[in-house]
Amino acid sequence: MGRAPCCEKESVKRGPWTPEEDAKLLACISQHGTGSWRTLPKKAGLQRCGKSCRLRWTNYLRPDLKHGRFSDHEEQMIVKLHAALGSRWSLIAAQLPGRTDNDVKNYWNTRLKKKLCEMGIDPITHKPISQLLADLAGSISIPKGGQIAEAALGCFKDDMLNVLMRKRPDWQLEGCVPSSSATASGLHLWELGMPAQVISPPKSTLINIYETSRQDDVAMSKVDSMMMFKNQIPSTLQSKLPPPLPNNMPSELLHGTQPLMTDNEKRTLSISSYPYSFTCQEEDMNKTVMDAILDNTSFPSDSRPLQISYGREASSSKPTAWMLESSMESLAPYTALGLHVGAAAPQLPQQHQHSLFLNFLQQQQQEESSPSESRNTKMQLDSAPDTNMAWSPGGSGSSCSSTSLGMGGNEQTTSSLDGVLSSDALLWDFSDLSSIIS
DNA sequence: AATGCAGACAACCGCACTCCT
DNA sequence: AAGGAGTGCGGTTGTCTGCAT
Repeated sequence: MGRAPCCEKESVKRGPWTPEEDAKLLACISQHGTGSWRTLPKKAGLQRCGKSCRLRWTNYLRPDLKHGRFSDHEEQMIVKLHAALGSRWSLIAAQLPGRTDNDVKNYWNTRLKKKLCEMGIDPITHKPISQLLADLAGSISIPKGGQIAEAALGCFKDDMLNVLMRKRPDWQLEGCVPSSSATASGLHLWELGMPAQVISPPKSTLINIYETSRQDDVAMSKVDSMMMFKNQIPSTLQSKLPPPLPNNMPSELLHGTQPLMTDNEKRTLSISSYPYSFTCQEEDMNKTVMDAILDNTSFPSDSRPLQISYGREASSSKPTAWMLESSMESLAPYTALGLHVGAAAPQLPQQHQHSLFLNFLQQQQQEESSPSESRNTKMQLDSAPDTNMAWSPGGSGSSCSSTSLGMGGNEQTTSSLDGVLSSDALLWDFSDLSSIIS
């Protein structure tokens, strides 16, 4: 059995409170306190629901409440706290003595939101609208990107979604080189020997991306977009992708802790059975380790141990290689597909990327079929046996390339995405997804 | 003076979580 | 353990008021 209902809805009064009702409520609370809202209306002689009494008390009658207009200081506090907390009105109000969450919410909705818009600041992201416009236009590599950004920043959500949902034509791969018209059609997934699929995420996903970009920041939306993109890779193809990095990585590489190293000290890490190879030259020590890795990424024709030379920058407190595991683990599916992710890093020639992945798949196919079979690059991946096509780290035939990984920063941040990606650390740039196949 | 409109804010609604029986 | 009320919270609606036409 549950509790008895707090009131009978049909018999309670609703709407604005009269001074008489306020007086009754105040008298009752001063006599009995606020312990039981359920029984309070009866005690006070009010035809009100207990919930209504509670709201009236907490939002209006409490003696410690301020009722005047918000001061400039309070206004600034609300803006700053909203930027940090979002619409967590109760948390914001807790920092403003005498103000309730309802007060803050109303003041935000009626005054501050409008004021920020007039100042050219997006009230949701708290970023300059011009910056959002540029970010959005540059980061979404789909047709009419400018229109999308314009629509988004003009708060024309439906317009944006309509543009996003515009149907894009499918296209056929010709030796893994898409036609230029296909390139212009947006995000594509490389699949060898079968019609490439144009990524067309569900509307709910697009709404999520849109909301994320509006409410959190543009970078996070890129991360979400990339995760969405990952989910579009067919399971048959995912099974052929490289495994995560092994667990025996140094903690400073895995977790971003400051390495216990002296300035400019250099260490080398070797991990067997992983088909990537990285080397870092001595002269690169003035760079971050990740930059150095990117500059010196090599693409072995056969499987080699993973070699990472890493160090700490002199006179720098930044962690230097903290993002390595997450970035490699997360990017492997895309890089194995020949996708370039990121903007800052040097690019491997496209033909090299494609041929390496092609070679890998060819060799995998060879292993499972008879040696005499043709090395046809056309593979029907959906019909290929998954188990035999799985990536085999360190296998004699493994040959795959990691493409350039663009890293936008080195500061360690926390991420809500299971720590996989950091909005500050990874700058996904979808424009490169289309440029790679152009 | 009557009407329409917009701004401000109080109040309500509905959901999620907690607590009680 | 389960069901239902209590509570907290964010979003939305309703009402009042002042101003313009």
